[in-house]
Order: sequence, then C-alpha cells, then structure tokens
Amino acid sequence: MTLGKRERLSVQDWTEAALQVLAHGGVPAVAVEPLAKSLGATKGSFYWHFADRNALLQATLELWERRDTDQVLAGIDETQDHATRLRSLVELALLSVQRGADAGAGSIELALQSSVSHPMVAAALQRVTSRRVAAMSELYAALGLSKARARDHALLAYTAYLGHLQMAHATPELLPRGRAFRTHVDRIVSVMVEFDS
Amino acid sequence: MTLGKRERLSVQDWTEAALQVLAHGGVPAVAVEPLAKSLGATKGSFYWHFADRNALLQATLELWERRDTDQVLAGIDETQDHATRLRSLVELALLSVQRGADAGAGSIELALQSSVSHPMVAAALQRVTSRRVAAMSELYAALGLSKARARDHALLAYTAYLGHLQMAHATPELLPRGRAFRTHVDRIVSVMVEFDS
DNA sequence: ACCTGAACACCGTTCAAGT
DNA sequence: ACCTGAACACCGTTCAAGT
Repeated sequence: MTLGKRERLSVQDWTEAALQVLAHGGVPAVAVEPLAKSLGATKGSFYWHFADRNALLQATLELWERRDTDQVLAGIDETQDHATRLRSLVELALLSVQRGADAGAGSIELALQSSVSHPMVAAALQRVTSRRVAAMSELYAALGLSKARARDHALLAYTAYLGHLQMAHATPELLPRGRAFRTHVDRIVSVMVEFDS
Repeated sequence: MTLGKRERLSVQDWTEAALQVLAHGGVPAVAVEPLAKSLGATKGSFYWHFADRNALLQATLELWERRDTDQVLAGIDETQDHATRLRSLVELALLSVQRGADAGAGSIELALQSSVSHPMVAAALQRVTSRRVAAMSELYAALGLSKARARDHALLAYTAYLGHLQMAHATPELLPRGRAFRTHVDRIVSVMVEFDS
C-alpha cells in the first residue's frame, strides 16, 4: 500500500491513495493519519495540500466520477444497434459486480452507497446515477418506448442493478454461482430488456 | 433524544437507545460517549453492562432481527391465497421504503447495508435476507414454479426491493412521485409476480 | 451491583517553526 | 513552497475508587 518514499507529495498523490483505500475500506477509511503514514508523510503535510478531510473526499469523488464516465463511454459499442447496446450494458453492469468483489469498480460504488448520509457523497452519487439513467432512457426511447415509459423502464433496470450490487457484496452466499449465475443474469437481462404493450 | 434521568440503566435501555441512533445515523453513530451523554450517564457506566462497543452492536442487531421477524409475520395475511400474499408482500416492501425516508424500519436496514464491511452486520443481514428469500421462494413454489425457478425468482424480486430501497435513500429525486410512483411500483410488482414458461 | 472520574490511545485539525 | 512536530479536541477502552 505504501507508494515509496517521495521527496514531495502532490494533490494527485493524496487523491489517488485516497481512492485506493476508499475501494477497500469505504469512506470511513479515508483517514488522514493512516493515509499520511502509508505515504511516508505527516498529517501536517496533508493540511498543506487540502483544507480538511472533506476537501480530500471531494477530490476523490471527482476523480471517481471522471473515471466512471470514461469507463461507461468506453463500454458502449456505438457500432451495435440499440437493442444489443442496451442488453450488453445491463449484462456488463451485472457481471462487473461479480468480478471485483473486493477491488473492482463496483466496490467503490458500493462504498459510496454506504455513505449516502454524507452530503458530498449523496451529491456525487446523484450525478452519476442521473447520468446513467438518462443514458438508458435514451436507449429505451430509441427502441420505441414513450419518454415516460422509457424513463420508468430505465429506473427499473437501474434498481435491479443496484440491488444485485448490494446482494453480491452483502450476502454473496445467497446468489447462485457458476452456470446458475449466468442463467440468473440472463433472466434479469431479459426482464429488463424485453417488454411489450 | 434524552430518555430522562433514570437512577440506573439496564442493558435494554442502552440497546434501545442504540437502535434509535442506528436508524438515524447508521452504524458509526452507535458511539459510546454520545450515547452515554444522551442517557445522562458516563462511559464507565456503559462498560459495566457491555464488554465493548461491539457487544452493544451485537445486542442491537439481535433486537432488530427479532422485531423484523415479528413484523414480517404480522404483515402476511394467512387468509389470502398465495398469489395475493406474494403481491402484497412485494408491494408492502416497496411502499414501506417510501414511508420512513429517515425514521422507518427501512432506514435501519439501509444503515446496515451501509456497513456490510463489519462482520457482525454482514452476519445479521445474511440471516434476515436468507429468511426472507426462503419465505418468498415458498410462495413462488406454491404458485407452481419448480424449486430452482422459485428460488431464482425470489432472488430477483428481493434484488429489486434492495435496489429500490437504495434509490429511495440515495437518490430519491430520481424516483417518480405521487401517482407516477404508484404506477412505477405497480409495474415492478407485475414484473416480479407475473411469469410464464 | 452499578457508577464516576481520570487516564491513555487514536484520529481530525491547527499552527509555529523549520528547509 | 512544502513539510515537521507539538498541541488540542473527540471517542474507545481501562480501571481504581466510590455508593
């Protein structure tokens, strides 16, 4: 976890390190003293770069938002048709939950969901969620749903994603594994993507 | 929040107070010193009744589990048929999310989901979730689904509930309100309860 | 048996002093 | 400009001493 002895630390160094511990230990783990120790510096050094712990949290959240946006954009294959794009988007989200049970991108998101009580965290989550739901709405609308129904369906799909994320971390023993897991994901995707009326 | 001046505090008094703050401020808010202050006692008094903060948390979790089990049993009308029971179970769960945005039963559950990293919290959640999924599985099985499909469908429904709970607290602005909310809940319930093949 | 009060460790924050 | 080191507040934990 130690990043080696640097003569001087930058704001980026601290923020990067904070994002690391955020993924592992959640928001409470973004603590100044332990962070300083792992970087081989003192708390005083930290307070040169940041006003307080909240400023570090803010910078960390912004870093996460930037990377998350990039990742989602990179995950969509623009050459595919809308239906395929939608299906693979939902599928990728659900499968990504499985991958990084402890270290993946999903674990940062879960850590943030854990700390919604913190206003800054709530704001960051609100922005990212809003962006994702809007993107899915567009896809549903492109498939022929009315604006209202498209948004509603996007919300439902996102709700399923959030719940799946939660279960994968809180009670993974209850989720099917291996082949059964694929079947389960396939069923969710079907429910979320196929519709009528 | 102060429970008045009592001469002597019991384990129940501390546990009850802990459950209160758990609902409002989450697991981190279950702190010995503030709790002692609100009860008009000293930290030393606390440590007569409990080995440490973890022992208090454990007692609080057990209290929640007992009450949760009672509530769920009370919520099911045994005189109804299986389909109606299932539908009202899902519906009640989703609507309860709306009720107590800050104080309701759902807020304790959300607070616990927030702290899955804590092994004791994870264990408690695992027990409750397992119990609920099993109960729903039975209902699905009673409606004619195979054991495997019944369990899978119960998982899917529970996943939707968890995600809904999450959104209602983290990003409530994104969920529809009023009449549109009822429509949204109705749609989720339909997806979760109606099935074929 | 139950509680107080003082003590210590840990982390957030401040700031004077160093390079 | 960037960092150290010491100080203080807050909460978890211990424990000798009180009733």
